[in-house]
Amino acid sequence: MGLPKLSLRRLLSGPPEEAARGLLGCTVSAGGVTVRITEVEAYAGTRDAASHAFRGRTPRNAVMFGPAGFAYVYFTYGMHWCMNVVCGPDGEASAVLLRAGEVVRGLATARDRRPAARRDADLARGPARLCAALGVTGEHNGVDLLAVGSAVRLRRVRTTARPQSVGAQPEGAHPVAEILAGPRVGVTGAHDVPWRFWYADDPTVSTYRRHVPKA
DNA sequence: ATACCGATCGCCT
DNA sequence: GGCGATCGGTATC
Repeated sequence: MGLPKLSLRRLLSGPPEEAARGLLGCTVSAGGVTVRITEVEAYAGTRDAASHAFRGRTPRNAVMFGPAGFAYVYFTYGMHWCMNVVCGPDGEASAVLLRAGEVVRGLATARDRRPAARRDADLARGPARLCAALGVTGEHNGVDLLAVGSAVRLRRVRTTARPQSVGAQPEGAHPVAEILAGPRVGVTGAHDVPWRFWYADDPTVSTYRRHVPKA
């Protein structure tokens, strides 16, 4: 277990796929709810056709071009909010989409915000559901996720060196879980790029849907 | 026109 | 219970 050798800000400032792997197991807290991240996707800024930043800077994607550790929150399909963690060096618009997580605190609040969820594992299973469970909306776009006192906070969590019995876990720690990688959800091209990362055998990981262009 | 999606419903095991 | 189709609001370029 032990503390991270690298600060979270430093980790996030690196390549998006490394930042993405490092974000698994971290927690995001907002609105009285904490979620342990179990699934993410990396987006490589202006050189990635699937990225919102692919066609350059616009008012919507502006925070992606800033330093790592800030929240890029966007509205889609006329009703959903989704949240990315900006990564890479300042000026490079890469980001990691938070696709799913496990609610580890504020269960009652998360259930209130997500009345359609039939199981607790569904509360934050999917990028828009995760934001709904946390109460994250456009007003949180651009917040510093690593600053004390931010409305949305990202934290690293201690991990044990290897799986042990649940009773032996230090409080708040999780065993190191196996990470799998595959193509991103809803992304047309780049199926050769395995930039979706998730914990194996985790019930809170969202179901894969391949992009379906309309006929 | 299309989008880094979710809820629901139909059909299938 | 799992999988595929369908519709739902609107910002964006």
